Amino acid sequence: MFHALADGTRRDIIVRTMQSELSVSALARSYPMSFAAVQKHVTVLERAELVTKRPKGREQLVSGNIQVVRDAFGLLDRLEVLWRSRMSQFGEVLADDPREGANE
Amino acid sequence: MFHALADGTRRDIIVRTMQSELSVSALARSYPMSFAAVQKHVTVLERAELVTKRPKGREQLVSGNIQVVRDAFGLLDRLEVLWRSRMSQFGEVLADDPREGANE
DNA sequence: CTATTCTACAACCATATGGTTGTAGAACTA
DNA sequence: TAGTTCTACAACCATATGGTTGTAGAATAG
Repeated sequence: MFHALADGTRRDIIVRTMQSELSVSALARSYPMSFAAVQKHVTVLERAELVTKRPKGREQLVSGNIQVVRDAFGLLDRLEVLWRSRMSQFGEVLADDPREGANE
Repeated sequence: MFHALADGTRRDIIVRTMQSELSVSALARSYPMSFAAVQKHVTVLERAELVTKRPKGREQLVSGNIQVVRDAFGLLDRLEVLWRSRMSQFGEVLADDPREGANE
Protein backbone atom coordinates (compact mmCIF):
# COMPACT_ATOMS: atom_id res chain seq x y z
CA MET A 1 0.00 0.00 0.00
CA PHE A 2 2.94 2.32 0.56
CA HIS A 3 3.96 1.04 -2.81
CA ALA A 4 0.76 2.48 -4.23
CA LEU A 5 1.65 5.81 -2.65
CA ALA A 6 5.19 5.68 -4.01
CA ASP A 7 4.34 7.17 -7.40
CA GLY A 8 3.68 10.85 -7.99
CA THR A 9 0.93 10.32 -10.54
CA ARG A 10 -0.85 7.96 -8.19
CA ARG A 11 -0.57 10.35 -5.26
CA ASP A 12 -2.08 13.04 -7.46
CA ILE A 13 -4.92 10.75 -8.47
CA ILE A 14 -5.61 10.11 -4.80
CA VAL A 15 -5.59 13.83 -4.06
CA ARG A 16 -8.00 14.56 -6.89
CA THR A 17 -10.38 11.69 -6.25
CA MET A 18 -10.42 12.45 -2.55
CA GLN A 19 -12.07 15.74 -3.51
CA SER A 20 -14.56 14.44 -6.03
CA GLU A 21 -15.48 11.42 -8.09
CA LEU A 22 -13.77 11.40 -11.46
CA SER A 23 -13.98 9.05 -14.41
CA VAL A 24 -10.85 7.26 -15.53
CA SER A 25 -10.81 9.16 -18.80
CA ALA A 26 -11.30 12.48 -17.00
CA LEU A 27 -8.29 11.64 -14.88
CA ALA A 28 -6.32 10.50 -17.91
CA ARG A 29 -6.72 13.91 -19.55
CA SER A 30 -4.74 15.45 -16.69
CA TYR A 31 -1.54 13.55 -17.19
CA PRO A 32 1.06 13.48 -19.95
CA MET A 33 0.65 9.79 -20.58
CA SER A 34 -1.70 7.40 -22.31
CA PHE A 35 -5.14 6.46 -21.08
CA ALA A 36 -3.90 2.92 -20.56
CA ALA A 37 -1.09 4.11 -18.29
CA VAL A 38 -3.52 6.05 -16.10
CA GLN A 39 -5.83 3.08 -16.13
CA LYS A 40 -3.00 0.96 -14.73
CA HIS A 41 -2.33 3.47 -11.98
CA VAL A 42 -5.98 3.41 -11.02
CA THR A 43 -5.87 -0.38 -10.94
CA VAL A 44 -2.88 -0.28 -8.58
CA LEU A 45 -4.71 2.17 -6.32
CA GLU A 46 -7.82 0.03 -6.45
CA ARG A 47 -5.95 -3.10 -5.43
CA ALA A 48 -4.47 -1.16 -2.51
CA GLU A 49 -8.01 -0.03 -1.71
CA LEU A 50 -6.90 3.59 -1.78
CA VAL A 51 -9.65 4.30 -4.30
CA THR A 52 -12.87 2.59 -5.29
CA LYS A 53 -14.53 2.45 -8.69
CA ARG A 54 -18.22 2.75 -9.37
CA PRO A 55 -19.69 2.11 -12.80
CA LYS A 56 -21.93 4.79 -14.23
CA GLY A 57 -23.03 4.10 -17.74
CA ARG A 58 -19.95 3.49 -19.78
CA GLU A 59 -17.80 5.36 -17.28
CA GLN A 60 -16.06 4.19 -14.17
CA LEU A 61 -16.11 6.83 -11.45
CA VAL A 62 -13.05 6.76 -9.23
CA SER A 63 -13.33 7.89 -5.67
CA GLY A 64 -10.66 8.20 -2.98
CA ASN A 65 -11.00 5.98 0.08
CA ILE A 66 -9.93 7.65 3.29
CA GLN A 67 -10.01 4.47 5.36
CA VAL A 68 -6.77 2.97 4.07
CA VAL A 69 -5.08 6.35 4.33
CA ARG A 70 -5.96 6.26 7.99
CA ASP A 71 -4.34 2.85 8.24
CA ALA A 72 -1.12 4.45 7.05
CA PHE A 73 -1.34 6.82 9.96
CA GLY A 74 -1.16 3.72 12.11
CA LEU A 75 2.33 2.77 10.99
CA LEU A 76 3.56 6.33 11.20
CA ASP A 77 2.08 6.79 14.64
CA ARG A 78 3.78 3.60 15.73
CA LEU A 79 7.12 4.98 14.57
CA GLU A 80 6.46 8.19 16.44
CA VAL A 81 5.78 6.22 19.63
CA LEU A 82 8.92 4.14 19.24
CA TRP A 83 11.01 7.21 18.62
CA ARG A 84 9.58 8.93 21.67
CA SER A 85 10.34 5.94 23.86
CA ARG A 86 13.94 6.00 22.67
CA MET A 87 14.19 9.70 23.32
CA SER A 88 12.75 9.28 26.79
CA GLN A 89 15.63 6.95 27.61
CA PHE A 90 17.81 10.01 27.39
CA GLY A 91 15.34 11.93 29.48
CA GLU A 92 14.80 14.57 26.91
CA VAL A 93 12.72 15.06 23.81
CA LEU A 94 14.66 17.53 21.76
CA ALA A 95 12.08 18.40 19.13
CA ASP A 96 8.41 18.78 19.80
CA ASP A 97 6.04 17.11 17.41
CA PRO A 98 4.83 19.93 15.14
CA ARG A 99 1.54 18.09 14.67
CA GLU A 100 0.27 18.59 18.16
CA GLY A 101 -1.58 21.75 18.99
CA ALA A 102 -1.39 23.75 15.78
CA ASN A 103 -3.75 22.99 12.94
CA GLU A 104 -0.94 22.94 10.45
CA MET B 1 10.23 8.62 0.21
CA PHE B 2 7.03 6.59 0.13
CA HIS B 3 9.08 4.40 -2.13
CA ALA B 4 11.48 3.85 0.74
CA LEU B 5 8.54 2.84 2.93
CA ALA B 6 7.19 0.50 0.27
CA ASP B 7 9.34 -2.46 1.27
CA GLY B 8 8.67 -4.65 4.30
CA THR B 9 12.33 -5.12 5.20
CA ARG B 10 12.89 -1.40 5.08
CA ARG B 11 9.85 -0.67 7.21
CA ASP B 12 11.19 -3.15 9.74
CA ILE B 13 14.60 -1.51 9.71
CA ILE B 14 12.92 1.82 10.40
CA VAL B 15 10.93 0.33 13.26
CA ARG B 16 14.05 -1.19 14.82
CA THR B 17 16.31 1.80 14.37
CA MET B 18 13.64 4.13 15.66
CA GLN B 19 14.02 2.30 18.97
CA SER B 20 17.78 2.14 19.14
CA GLU B 21 20.92 2.64 17.10
CA LEU B 22 22.01 -0.53 15.35
CA SER B 23 25.01 -1.31 13.19
CA VAL B 24 24.41 -2.42 9.63
CA SER B 25 25.76 -5.87 10.38
CA ALA B 26 23.58 -6.17 13.49
CA LEU B 27 20.58 -5.35 11.31
CA ALA B 28 21.75 -7.76 8.63
CA ARG B 29 21.70 -10.67 11.08
CA SER B 30 17.94 -10.19 11.49
CA TYR B 31 16.95 -10.81 7.91
CA PRO B 32 17.10 -13.84 5.64
CA MET B 33 19.23 -12.12 3.06
CA SER B 34 22.83 -11.15 2.51
CA PHE B 35 24.64 -8.35 4.27
CA ALA B 36 24.93 -6.54 0.95
CA ALA B 37 21.15 -6.64 0.46
CA VAL B 38 20.52 -5.12 3.88
CA GLN B 39 23.23 -2.60 3.18
CA LYS B 40 21.34 -1.54 0.04
CA HIS B 41 18.11 -1.17 1.99
CA VAL B 42 19.88 1.05 4.50
CA THR B 43 21.27 3.12 1.64
CA VAL B 44 17.76 3.61 0.24
CA LEU B 45 16.49 4.67 3.66
CA GLU B 46 19.45 6.98 4.08
CA ARG B 47 18.84 8.70 0.74
CA ALA B 48 15.21 9.20 1.78
CA GLU B 49 16.53 10.57 5.07
CA LEU B 50 14.41 8.12 6.99
CA VAL B 51 17.56 6.98 8.81
CA THR B 52 20.96 8.47 9.46
CA LYS B 53 24.29 6.70 9.77
CA ARG B 54 26.99 7.53 12.26
CA PRO B 55 30.43 5.93 12.09
CA LYS B 56 31.72 4.32 15.26
CA GLY B 57 35.01 2.59 14.78
CA ARG B 58 34.59 0.15 11.96
CA GLU B 59 30.82 0.11 12.41
CA GLN B 60 28.12 2.35 11.00
CA LEU B 61 25.36 2.91 13.49
CA VAL B 62 21.96 3.36 11.88
CA SER B 63 19.36 5.50 13.58
CA GLY B 64 15.77 6.23 12.60
CA ASN B 65 14.92 9.82 11.79
CA ILE B 66 11.46 10.84 12.94
CA GLN B 67 11.44 14.13 11.03
CA VAL B 68 10.77 12.70 7.59
CA VAL B 69 8.16 10.37 9.03
CA ARG B 70 6.39 13.47 10.24
CA ASP B 71 6.54 14.86 6.72
CA ALA B 72 4.59 11.81 5.58
CA PHE B 73 1.89 12.76 8.05
CA GLY B 74 1.62 15.96 6.07
CA LEU B 75 0.49 14.25 2.89
CA LEU B 76 -1.87 11.98 4.75
CA ASP B 77 -3.33 14.85 6.70
CA ARG B 78 -3.88 16.72 3.47
CA LEU B 79 -5.82 13.78 2.09
CA GLU B 80 -7.89 13.68 5.24
CA VAL B 81 -8.73 17.37 4.85
CA LEU B 82 -9.68 16.96 1.19
CA TRP B 83 -11.87 14.00 1.99
CA ARG B 84 -13.60 15.88 4.76
CA SER B 85 -14.30 18.82 2.49
CA ARG B 86 -15.88 16.48 -0.03
CA MET B 87 -17.96 14.85 2.67
CA SER B 88 -19.09 18.20 3.94
CA GLN B 89 -20.56 18.93 0.51
CA PHE B 90 -23.06 16.23 1.32
CA GLY B 91 -23.57 17.76 4.73
CA GLU B 92 -22.62 14.64 6.57
CA VAL B 93 -19.46 12.91 7.65
CA LEU B 94 -20.42 9.28 7.82
CA ALA B 95 -17.41 7.91 9.64
CA ASP B 96 -15.61 9.68 12.42
CA ASP B 97 -11.85 9.78 12.30
CA PRO B 98 -10.75 7.11 14.77
CA ARG B 99 -7.59 9.08 15.47
CA GLU B 100 -9.25 11.93 17.24
CA GLY B 101 -9.81 11.74 20.97
CA ALA B 102 -8.60 8.26 21.85
CA ASN B 103 -4.88 7.61 22.21
CA GLU B 104 -5.12 4.59 19.99
C1' DC C 1 -27.87 2.20 -37.79
C1' DT C 2 -23.32 4.53 -37.45
C1' DA C 3 -19.88 6.89 -35.26
C1' DT C 4 -17.78 8.12 -31.07
C1' DT C 5 -16.50 7.56 -26.27
C1' DC C 6 -15.03 4.94 -22.44
C1' DT C 7 -13.11 0.99 -20.67
C1' DA C 8 -10.59 -3.47 -20.51
C1' DC C 9 -6.84 -6.10 -21.59
C1' DA C 10 -2.95 -8.16 -24.17
C1' DA C 11 1.67 -7.70 -25.94
C1' DC C 12 5.68 -5.47 -25.84
C1' DC C 13 9.82 -2.58 -24.24
C1' DA C 14 13.26 -0.08 -21.34
C1' DT C 15 14.58 0.58 -16.98
C1' DA C 16 14.30 0.09 -11.92
C1' DT C 17 14.34 -3.01 -8.13
C1' DG C 18 15.76 -6.52 -4.89
C1' DG C 19 18.48 -9.98 -4.62
C1' DT C 20 23.15 -12.50 -5.29
C1' DT C 21 28.49 -13.25 -5.16
C1' DG C 22 33.00 -11.46 -5.14
C1' DT C 23 36.76 -8.16 -4.12
C1' DA C 24 39.05 -4.90 -1.26
C1' DG C 25 40.16 -1.81 2.48
C1' DA C 26 39.77 -0.14 7.25
C1' DA C 27 39.41 -1.21 12.03
C1' DC C 28 39.48 -4.07 15.75
C1' DT C 29 41.32 -8.64 18.35
C1' DA C 30 44.49 -12.04 19.78
C1' DT D 1 51.90 -9.44 12.87
C1' DA D 2 48.01 -12.20 11.48
C1' DG D 3 43.29 -13.12 11.42
C1' DT D 4 38.62 -11.55 11.81
C1' DT D 5 34.89 -8.27 11.46
C1' DC D 6 32.56 -4.54 9.33
C1' DT D 7 31.73 -1.85 5.50
C1' DA D 8 31.80 -0.32 0.60
C1' DC D 9 31.13 -1.21 -3.97
C1' DA D 10 31.11 -3.53 -8.52
C1' DA D 11 29.08 -6.95 -11.51
C1' DC D 12 25.51 -9.70 -12.46
C1' DC D 13 20.64 -11.74 -12.70
C1' DA D 14 15.52 -12.36 -12.54
C1' DT D 15 11.58 -10.02 -12.06
C1' DA D 16 8.68 -5.92 -11.25
C1' DT D 17 7.46 -1.44 -12.82
C1' DG D 18 5.83 2.27 -15.74
C1' DG D 19 5.26 3.29 -20.00
C1' DT D 20 3.70 2.30 -25.02
C1' DT D 21 0.45 0.65 -28.99
C1' DG D 22 -3.22 -2.12 -30.58
C1' DT D 23 -7.60 -4.69 -30.39
C1' DA D 24 -12.22 -5.26 -28.92
C1' DG D 25 -16.63 -4.66 -26.56
C1' DA D 26 -20.22 -1.90 -24.24
C1' DA D 27 -22.61 2.47 -23.78
C1' DT D 28 -23.83 6.86 -25.56
C1' DA D 29 -24.71 10.40 -29.28
C1' DG D 30 -26.27 11.77 -33.80
